[in-house]
Amino acid sequence: MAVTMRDVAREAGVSPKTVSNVMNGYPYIRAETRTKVLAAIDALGYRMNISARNLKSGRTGVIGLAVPELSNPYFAELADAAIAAAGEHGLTVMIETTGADRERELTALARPRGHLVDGLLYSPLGLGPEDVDQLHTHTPMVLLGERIFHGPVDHVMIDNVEGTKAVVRHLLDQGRRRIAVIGVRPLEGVGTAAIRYGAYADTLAEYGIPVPDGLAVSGGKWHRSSGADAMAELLGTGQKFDAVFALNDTLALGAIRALAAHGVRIPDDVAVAGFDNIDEASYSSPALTTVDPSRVHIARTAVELLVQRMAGDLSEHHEIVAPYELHTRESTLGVS
Amino acid sequence: MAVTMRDVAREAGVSPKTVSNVMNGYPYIRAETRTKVLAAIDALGYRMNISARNLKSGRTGVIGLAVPELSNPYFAELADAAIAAAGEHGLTVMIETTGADRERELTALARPRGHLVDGLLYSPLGLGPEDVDQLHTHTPMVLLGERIFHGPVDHVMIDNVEGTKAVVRHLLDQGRRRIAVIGVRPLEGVGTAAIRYGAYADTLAEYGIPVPDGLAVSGGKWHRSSGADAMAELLGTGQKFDAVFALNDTLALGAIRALAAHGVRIPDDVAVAGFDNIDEASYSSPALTTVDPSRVHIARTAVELLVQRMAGDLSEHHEIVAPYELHTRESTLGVS
DNA sequence: CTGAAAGCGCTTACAG
DNA sequence: CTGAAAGCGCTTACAG
Repeated sequence: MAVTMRDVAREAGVSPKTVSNVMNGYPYIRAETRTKVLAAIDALGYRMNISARNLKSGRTGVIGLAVPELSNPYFAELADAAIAAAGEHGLTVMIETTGADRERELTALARPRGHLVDGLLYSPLGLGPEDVDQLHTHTPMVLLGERIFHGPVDHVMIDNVEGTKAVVRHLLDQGRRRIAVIGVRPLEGVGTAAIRYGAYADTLAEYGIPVPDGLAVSGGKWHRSSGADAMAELLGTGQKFDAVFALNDTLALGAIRALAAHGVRIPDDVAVAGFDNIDEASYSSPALTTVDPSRVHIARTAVELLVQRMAGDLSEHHEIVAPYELHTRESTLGVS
Repeated sequence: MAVTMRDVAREAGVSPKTVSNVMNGYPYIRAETRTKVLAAIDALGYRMNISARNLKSGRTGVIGLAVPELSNPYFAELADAAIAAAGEHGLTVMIETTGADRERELTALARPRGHLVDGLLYSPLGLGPEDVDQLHTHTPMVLLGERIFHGPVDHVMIDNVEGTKAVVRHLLDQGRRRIAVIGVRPLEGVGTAAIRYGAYADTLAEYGIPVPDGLAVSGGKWHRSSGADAMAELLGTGQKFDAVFALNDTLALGAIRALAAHGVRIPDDVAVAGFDNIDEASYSSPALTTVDPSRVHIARTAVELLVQRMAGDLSEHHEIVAPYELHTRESTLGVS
């Protein structure tokens, strides 16, 4: 069978405890002893059994990351950032996708991998305020995304409100007045869609502009295809509009596609802006004006918070809002 | 502390073994006993400790997926497909990113998560033929991607050669004759880049066309940015070309961006084609002609192969080539 | 169909 | 700085 710590101990002429000390970087070991143990580990090709360690210590060195889907570039890029940040703390990330489905999100919460993860980075999309009680998990957790819950949980939040206001103001400052919105979810009182839409409406109010009728279109799962469909639907209504604020980048990219297919010039006829600043936004034609919620910052902060929470170093719960950055590009400015 | 099987057994008035039987779906249990146990599990909020089970049984129900990076949509979409396929077998996927770095790829191989995964879906990019011996892992493994190794390993391969030939023939059939290639890796004798480039050259030969000089440009990490840079470099040389075959879609998308920035019309002046058929390829402007290596098929097949291999049901090693599909779109056809 | 015993490979106190 | 003992929570044979 597999080589065990006992085998290594025998080979090195020490006790298993000493091997364990070496493996775990316990500092007070004679250099000579360490060398002997390391040589034995190498000679035998020993690899520690993480399950055994976990069973005894209660820790695995693995944290979970629950996101809707990786096909959404925002979450894929967030996952890469989380993996990098976790690596700096010697942690491995186990990704779970929930499909933005409430049931699957609750499952991810209820059964954090059968004690297989020490903590959870949790990015729900389908949960509502009625689920707030479920958030009282035994496993340490940091919530990513929106402030839809006000329970005792650590949060790292996107600055949806200010980010949205910045991009809508930009549109208004470019002289746009009839700004359509795609991706709304009229049935959801909370959540990303509602927050961004609310901030959009507030910004119009700031400028003394009423929210235009018939220019808010829902957009399914916020994929490129839903963005294209939503835009086709909007164009089909014959409504006039001179700008589109898409609630995320993939929607915006789909919308750009549909606008181009209808011969609408961007930004001359219609300006388009999104939210997320996925890599693709810099390379589309036209390049997309969007809000960068700084996913790297979010990932780092969330991992650090989780590490502290797991260590029990945190007394109260933290709510951190990540800084946003507006990137203005051709889709609202024209090719310079 | 946490609720254990023993607690459940006591609550239900049975032995731990019986609880274990229920948890693992052992069929021969009296319905009444099962009900009692289930009720106790529910009442106590019991969740099995996977580490303990793993320690005893040697299995975790987790398989690893090692890919270069999730920021590359091809791998993100592949990961989603692998997660879905694994779920159908009751398996969880643990993703590891290696950054296409040989060292990190070897690490992923050498230490499959400290016995934490039962098997590995392995998609290396930095490894060369000199590393073939490392592939003799103890952990069951299925190789994804290229046939750069001929060792005794299970493979699920992209049909690089036929896929490439199909797209290059398409370009030639459109009357293109000076077809540039971006993303080559002149220093690598094997690997995806070499295989696709070789197939490109072979296809030209089929048509009796010599490989044009100075039209092969390397493309770093195959990101959008490297595609844009490579294209800018090519345009800077003043070389004439009427088509570009980018070795993957993100390169192609970056190249399209650079071409547009230089006022080159696509496909009128230059046709562009890629490889991967990421979702984005359908929504770019122009939409991108590309080869679909059928990642869903690859993921399903690989997971099935791995499941059989883990079960010990496989005697010899399998090499499976996934079917490809050519999607012709505006970037080579013009807007219809 | 269900139970009692042993042990998977580590780490945790506790000594020394 | 290092060792001997106990035990984490399961499952694996083995009975019955």
